[in-house]
Amino acid sequence: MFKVSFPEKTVEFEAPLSVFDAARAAELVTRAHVAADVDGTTVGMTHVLTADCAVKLHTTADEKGKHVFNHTAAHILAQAVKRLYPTAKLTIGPAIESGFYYDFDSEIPFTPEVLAALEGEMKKIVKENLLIERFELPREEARKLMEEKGEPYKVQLIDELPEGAVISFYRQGEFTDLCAGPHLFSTGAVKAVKLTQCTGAYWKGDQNNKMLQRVYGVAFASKDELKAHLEALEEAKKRDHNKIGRELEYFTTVESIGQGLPILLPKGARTVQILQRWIEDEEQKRGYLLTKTPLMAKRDLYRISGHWDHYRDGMFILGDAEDETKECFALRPMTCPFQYQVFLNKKRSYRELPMRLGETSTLFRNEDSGEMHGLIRVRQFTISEGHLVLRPEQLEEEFRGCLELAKYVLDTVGMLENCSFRFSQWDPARAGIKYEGTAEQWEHAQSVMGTILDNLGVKYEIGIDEAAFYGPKLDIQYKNVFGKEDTIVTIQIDMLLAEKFGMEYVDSDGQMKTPYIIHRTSLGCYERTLAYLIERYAGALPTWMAPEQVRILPIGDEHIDYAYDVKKQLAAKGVRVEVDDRNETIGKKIRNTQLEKVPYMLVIGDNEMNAGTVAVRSRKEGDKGAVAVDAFLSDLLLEIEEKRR
RNA sequence: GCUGCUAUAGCUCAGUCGGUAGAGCACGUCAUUGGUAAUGACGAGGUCAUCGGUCCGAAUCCGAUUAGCAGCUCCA
Repeated sequence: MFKVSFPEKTVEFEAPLSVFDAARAAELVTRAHVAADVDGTTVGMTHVLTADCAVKLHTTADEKGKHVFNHTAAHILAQAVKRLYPTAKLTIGPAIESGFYYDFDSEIPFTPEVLAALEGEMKKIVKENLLIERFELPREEARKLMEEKGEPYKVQLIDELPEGAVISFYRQGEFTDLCAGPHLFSTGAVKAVKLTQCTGAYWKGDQNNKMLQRVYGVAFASKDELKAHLEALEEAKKRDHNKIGRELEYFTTVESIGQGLPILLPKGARTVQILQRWIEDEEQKRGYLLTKTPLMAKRDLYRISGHWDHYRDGMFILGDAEDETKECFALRPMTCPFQYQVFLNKKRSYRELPMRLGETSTLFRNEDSGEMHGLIRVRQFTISEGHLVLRPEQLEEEFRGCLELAKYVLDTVGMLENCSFRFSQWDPARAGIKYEGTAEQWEHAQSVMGTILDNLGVKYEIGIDEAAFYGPKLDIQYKNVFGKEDTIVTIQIDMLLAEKFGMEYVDSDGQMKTPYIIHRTSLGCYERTLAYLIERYAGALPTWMAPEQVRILPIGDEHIDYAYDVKKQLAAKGVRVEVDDRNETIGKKIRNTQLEKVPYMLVIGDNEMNAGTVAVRSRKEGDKGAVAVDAFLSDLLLEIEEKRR
């Protein structure tokens, strides 16, 4: 006799039985249930219960159920591949947030035609509704089974399993795969599946290993869900900054200029300028000193900072890096060593600390050719850079100031809601290779940072081997409409570089001390931020940062003079305003203005209008009828001043 | 850098078996007008990404390069 407690009720059983049977006895199970947590461990519905336990059922509507569902879909894909291409070798195939993938080692490239064929075979497997059975084997037998099946990668995975690990397999029809599970009861539940793409992926994620073929797919319990998913994807594509940013003329690229070197067109340049002025002013209010430092330096500087050893591949080098008899320069990939020279300019007192240095800093990084993407990943970018030189006891206070500033600016531009925090730490295994400094220095910096983050109540994930070469980071991650994450802002603690550069201050006790340094950004890099703003607002930027805020549309020629008169009144107050005096119908002018996502249009010559008024159409609120020019202007200025979204 | 895909007018795309280039929108001119998501007529626009090869002949077939996309690896 044992008790199975579901959240809804507790049921007693005499003999062992499956989760499914237990749930059925409790009258809780439906067709949608695909998995369960038993005492916190996720299992399949066929898992046998033998003792007291707590059971929580999952459907495909929740994350864990969906995960199991997608994992089974990955197995169906693998089965289809083995049926159509028996020589392909299995590697791994997990469920991911957006669906699933499976990596194969195959001589035959998986072209779109091949994917279509695989999709067809998957549908057959679903229709066959094969039972999915779990079984376990001791290590030697497991190895033997996978060797017989001709799966060298699986053999390797078995060999790498730790001593005493349970080695489980899942079998569906003729197909058997090494897998921890859990899985669905049978293949029949995967009603709708689509293979979305095939790409390359390194075995075990290491670029020194063989490149495998990764097939991505999505799977759903119904065709309607698949349809809804594909439609949502289409909607996301309409927000893609790389498409609408070009269409709306924020930026462009030119073949002869090269990859990762976008041209900011007048609209893009204007918005960046607005953000930049705002950030520089905001930082000034918060006690930052503005600097302007060179974009390049001799290799000697990078030798001191460590960039020459740790970052040389990422730099554009001017001259022969190997020839020590000649001068060799490099464009700067980071601002740190330059801005430190401001501190080093003269002997410093503890009274001058914290010294907050800010710079709108253009950087150059020689990214690999496959990395560039729109405005998100470029080779030249301008960042709201800053370094704070501190006495050690000021670290927490100043760190908090940096975090508050970053949160304030991200909130103001409307991006904070899609942000998460990552505490990026070093990997001791790469000490001396990727990372400078001793284990003690790293442990110290990380524990200080961890304490600060906990004191500030920051909820973060830990990223191992994500640190900078000189210290741990708090990265603010932005999740875009496709679910992809990038770092938008970073705040880093550096206990190494000050010493390398011989930075010191005279403390109150008359002793020379080495300061701590915080590296930080406030709005991140302007190009990337602009990209995410375009995406976030689907190209319709809030009025305060819109490159064109008002467009005046005279209906007929006789209205043009008045239109320019109104423009003059608005422009005198700093409003970014244009007149569309083309010889076009008013309908066409309105349509163009809407397509270009200008926040306000003023139709001149409308019936309702009197002298001194304009017919206002707001992008957000639609037609507002005739409004006095003065009233419109003062409302607009208020909106811009308050940065209302 | 790696794997796969792509490149025709400013944009979205046609272009069949290899025979010297098409549409819509945008743009310009004229006419017209309070056409409130598209007033009409006319016009201009392309060394089919670049270079090379095959062929009597290449937008089309082959190769290389460049650029773009998705993913991997790397990163703000």
